[in-house]
Amino acid sequence: MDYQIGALAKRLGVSADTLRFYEKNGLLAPSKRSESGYRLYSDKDQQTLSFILRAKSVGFSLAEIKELISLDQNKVDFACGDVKELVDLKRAQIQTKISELQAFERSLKVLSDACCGGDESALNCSILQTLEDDGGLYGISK
Amino acid sequence: MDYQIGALAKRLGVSADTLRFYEKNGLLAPSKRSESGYRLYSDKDQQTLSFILRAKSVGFSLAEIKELISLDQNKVDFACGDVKELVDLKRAQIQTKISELQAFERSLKVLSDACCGGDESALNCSILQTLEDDGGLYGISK
DNA sequence: ATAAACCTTAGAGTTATATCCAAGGTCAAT
DNA sequence: ATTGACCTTGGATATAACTCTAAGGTTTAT
Repeated sequence: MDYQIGALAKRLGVSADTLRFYEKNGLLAPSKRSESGYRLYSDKDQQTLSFILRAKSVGFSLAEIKELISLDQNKVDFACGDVKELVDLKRAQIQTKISELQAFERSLKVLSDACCGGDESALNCSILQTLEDDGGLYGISK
Repeated sequence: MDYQIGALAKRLGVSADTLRFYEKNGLLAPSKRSESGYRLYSDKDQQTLSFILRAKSVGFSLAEIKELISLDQNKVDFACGDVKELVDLKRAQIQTKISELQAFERSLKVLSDACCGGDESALNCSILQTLEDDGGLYGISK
């Protein structure tokens, strides 16, 4: 039920130092301490950490993540309208990110689909040249 | 057709310093220089910059972005197979990010849909409490 | 022809996000 | 009761990604 810092770190692939850093910065405090002061993390703490790592991996800063977490933890201090407003703002940001990723992925797929995959130089991949004429990889958002 | 550093920076919402930094780090060199040495960026340079900014905003590091750009620019040096391999790897990473974002968004949508949006304390948002019981915001990936 | 608003380089400083280190306490196994 | 693997804190160090400063050159408008 409870993990020491090293165990939780290992489970989610971060370092113990990172967990101490998150605690110092208000993102994730262990729900308990042992008598001798060891940090003890619960399953819920682990879920919070997963949330932090997922959010981080898709480009949210720790400051943004902290805002969402404190919203969830300090609900008493917020009106429903405030919650809804912030949450909807984040949702819009996420939708934008998803669209950007999809455009990104489509452009890479064209490249991959067209690429023969063999030993010859990529210079002669005709589609690569087509993309070039059309602004290369980067002209997707035109 | 060509922009000075300040003009391009302004168009895409970054600083001139950032563009010099990207040049120094091999991400984006202006395609020309004026007689007096001023950087002159083309439309294609602008598209490359858009690409960089989009990739950055969805969590790719400058090192990763540089790798994709140099793939596009130094095609001569790569075999088709190499191109396909790297591109498919990036595509898989993008798919993962998209899934994470979608899970993230779904969890926020539940919260938002259920939240009355009025003045009363969010503490009494029943769905918030339900989410709590189920591991809060973070239990989505269970 | 001079002021304002650009631009140049080289290098120092800043912020976010960790990561490492030193000196020491705790715990389980021998 | 001691070894080895944990853990504690506080503070220094590291890395990515900018951001700023100093000293000066260029361009455009008045």
